[in-house]
Amino acid sequence: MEPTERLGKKRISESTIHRLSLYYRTLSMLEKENYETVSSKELAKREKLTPAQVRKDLSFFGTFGTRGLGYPVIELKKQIATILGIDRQWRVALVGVGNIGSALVSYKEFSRQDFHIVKLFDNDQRKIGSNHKGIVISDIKNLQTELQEAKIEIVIIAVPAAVAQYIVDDVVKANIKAILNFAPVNLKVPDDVYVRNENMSMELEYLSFAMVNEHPKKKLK
Amino acid sequence: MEPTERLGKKRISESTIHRLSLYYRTLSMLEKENYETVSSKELAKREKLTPAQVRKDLSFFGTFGTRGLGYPVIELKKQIATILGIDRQWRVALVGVGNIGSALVSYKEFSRQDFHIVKLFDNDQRKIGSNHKGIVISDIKNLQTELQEAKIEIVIIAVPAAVAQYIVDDVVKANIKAILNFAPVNLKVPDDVYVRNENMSMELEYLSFAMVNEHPKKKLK
DNA sequence: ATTATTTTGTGAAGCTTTTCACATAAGCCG
DNA sequence: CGGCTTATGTGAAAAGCTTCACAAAATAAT
Repeated sequence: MEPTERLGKKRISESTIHRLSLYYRTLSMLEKENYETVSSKELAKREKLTPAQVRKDLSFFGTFGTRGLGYPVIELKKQIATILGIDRQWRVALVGVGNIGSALVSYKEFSRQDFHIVKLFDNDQRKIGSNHKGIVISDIKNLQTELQEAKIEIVIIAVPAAVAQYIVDDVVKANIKAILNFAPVNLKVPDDVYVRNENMSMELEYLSFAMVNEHPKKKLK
Repeated sequence: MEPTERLGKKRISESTIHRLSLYYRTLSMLEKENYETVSSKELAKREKLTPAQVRKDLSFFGTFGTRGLGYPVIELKKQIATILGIDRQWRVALVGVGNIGSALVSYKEFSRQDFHIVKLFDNDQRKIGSNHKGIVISDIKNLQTELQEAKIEIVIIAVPAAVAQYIVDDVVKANIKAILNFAPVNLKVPDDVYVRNENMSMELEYLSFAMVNEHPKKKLK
């Protein structure tokens, strides 16, 4: 007896998830513009994709549209929020309140999507204890215990590359399963910890490459 | 008479270029650690890739290794710099000296790779004329002319989403062909202008998705 | 109520990227 | 120098992702 369909964890591509983020953003705009429904065509146009791509992406998660009509804006937005897990608050800590770090504390897109930075850590004695945008900066020495006490779920690393691995080791000990890393270094973590890297010079390098090589763009109809 | 091979502009995948950035970074570290040569195996291990991937990526651009030995660290680093176009200085301007903007001005990875931010622009009267990390902030009203006068080649957009398109229109008029955009909006530009988007909440959303769905990771041997 | 129109959802085709596997070349060692 | 080891470079296979194309479903129009 063969089960008709194993619904389990099929792997969804990274690109699909990233496009869901784009759809979410576009749907927020459409909502503000008082659209009630939107077609895959319109959604595609706004993010420079193809309608088929939009429909395929959504089809991995269910059927959300009405034939002949399109997708209901508010409802689809809600559904995508659920898929992405951003229909709830996430408790986030940030380590390293330097240039990048302090910019991130005030980064609107984070708070708008219910990523709440509730703890800050640094190793600089002049910063520790001071209040930064309403959050008192903690000593990195107490990282592990304070992450646990504050029930942090996601940690953002914004420290120099040279010390990032030491900090991550502590973060892992605090049983954190998700890390967003801004340090330009490849972090070693156990298999059950998710790490995503944010490397801002990569995109500049891509631009540089494209210009030097007059790199053709991907065709887009 | 058919030419044996058309060497022209075959499209290199975005992933390959991004990995070249990673190789470049790793090679810099290997250089510091006084390695003379490195195998595709070691290079792969350091960036969590496969050796075949490393060799294939490099093979698009030439043959850089020695069989039985590996790749010469310093030489390969130099070659990748040439491919990426980071063996020269790029003149960069940044528009929007807010949270993100000012963090980017001091971002070490940019300057280390010869992306030189030489102009800053803002529309805030309190900031205009003031000196920020050695650069006087210009009025955004003069964007077009000042970009041209300063011979800027790359513009970084770090302004609110609502005004990004207006600024980009001016940037395009100044004949700039490369834009790095931090505003969460899809910019419209002519076909010959390269735009890369940096969206920091996307990676947080990916983490959120992964946690909520216990998303399996891509297998890595 | 029938026909025309719109637009979804989705197998299948097509294309791209990654991985495999092996011939080939270089170094090393006795 | 000849055999052994290491590790590249690369066609070919495999896997993964995107686009096509069309049946199905819903609305609108007459």
